[in-house]
Amino acid sequence: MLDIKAVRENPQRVKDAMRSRNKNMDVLVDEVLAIDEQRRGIMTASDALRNEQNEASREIPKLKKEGGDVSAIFARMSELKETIKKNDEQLSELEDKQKTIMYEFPNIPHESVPVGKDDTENVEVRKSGEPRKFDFEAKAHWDLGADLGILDPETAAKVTGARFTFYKGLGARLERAIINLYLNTHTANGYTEIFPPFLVNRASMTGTGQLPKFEDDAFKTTEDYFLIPTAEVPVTNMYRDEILDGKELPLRYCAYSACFRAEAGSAGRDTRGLIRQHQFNKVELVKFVNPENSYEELEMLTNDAERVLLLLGLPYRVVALSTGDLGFSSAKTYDIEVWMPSYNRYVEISSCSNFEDFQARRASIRFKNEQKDKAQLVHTLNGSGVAIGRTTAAILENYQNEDGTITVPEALVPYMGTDKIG
RNA sequence: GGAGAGAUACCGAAGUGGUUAUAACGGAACGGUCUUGAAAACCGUCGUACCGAAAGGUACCGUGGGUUCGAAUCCCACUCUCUCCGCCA
Repeated sequence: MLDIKAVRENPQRVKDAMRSRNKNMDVLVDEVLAIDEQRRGIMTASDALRNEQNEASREIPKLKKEGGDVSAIFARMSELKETIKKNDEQLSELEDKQKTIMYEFPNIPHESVPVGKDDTENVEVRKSGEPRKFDFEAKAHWDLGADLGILDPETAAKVTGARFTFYKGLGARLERAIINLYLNTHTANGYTEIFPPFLVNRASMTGTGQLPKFEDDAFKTTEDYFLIPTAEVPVTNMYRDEILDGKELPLRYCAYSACFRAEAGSAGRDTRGLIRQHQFNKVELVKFVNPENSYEELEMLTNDAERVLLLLGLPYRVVALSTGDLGFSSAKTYDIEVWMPSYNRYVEISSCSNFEDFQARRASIRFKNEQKDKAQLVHTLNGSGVAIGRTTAAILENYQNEDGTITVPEALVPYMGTDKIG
């Protein structure tokens, strides 16, 4: 959520920022400012009336003690009560309206974000490794998985539905091995491991920005709990409505979770294989940092995510998302893309973002250095460190041999108990 | 699922219809006095948000309603925590 004060001070800046995201929200900006002005006016009036009410209320017991006449004051109190009630109704209506609009605004892109209309204008920042040249006909991971008997989407379709997969034997083992390698790498690197709840309440989904705008993308239970689309949601919300000790910043967490996404609007895309599933595994990195150095922290976070791909020897590149491709809550995002032979291109395997105070304001996550200081909002960052299912797919494809077997990357051998699948 | 108890500031806790919730009292934390240094003792500071140029004002006692001229206090619903029973991994 944006700061209404910032919108008030410089509406043009907000309008321009929205335009750089290909969204014209000029009308909404003007509307919210009009509502804000009206709201503040009523608030001031209401406060004055309440003041009168409080003062009169203090007079009553005194008057009674002295045996004076309280009927006049009672009449005035009744009047005040009515007016205040009316004001409050109007006020909460305006507050709701204002909030609804404020929830519509995406974050303002950082000045370093390349301006562009969509993902075709993302900028490659760096590259690691070279795509492997095969001297035989390389297979896609879904074919490798089926031939090796380690991936079984057909049975999952019967048991659950489309976009789910059974992992079997060394396939299941590979998935688990990757999770362990990633968690061990990040914890050795200063991240505290979290195993979070996979279901969260509405307030948490709102805190990190999934709600109210993207409710269709989430799975929901009858209890109004939501299946988490990423561990970012429970981990970031650990500190919702909290004031942190500034001396403890930055806080760094890594968390494994299953992730659940309805994938609304992507019917027909990436229907084969592990790339786009309703349920997938991911190790997520989350940081709470001082606003002063959140952009240095973003660079470090991205490097920490890349680290595991280097360990696995997978070719990848890092791209800076352009303003037109930036996620709703993010001020700046680097995507890490792994080389996927079956797609003959790089495919997103991690997304590392600085949300600045956008999530912190929604979720009210603040810090102060000294007790007497005023609490200020932290900056939150997170990045996949990295997606597990897509890693499995990338390993199967990049490490396949002509005879259909898979060479297990060296870093995973201790976790796999074998150096070969098949 | 059943029965009971509870939710007040960083923690513990008093307050059960008005006239000090800028929340008593105790502790923690921070600053100071004293001390070679520390401890102890003593003195002081010590919630959040909104409106306002400021003075000042307002809101917040788990959450949401209600009763009342006036609610932390009375009533209703919900959430969470604890204890016991049942059930379950």
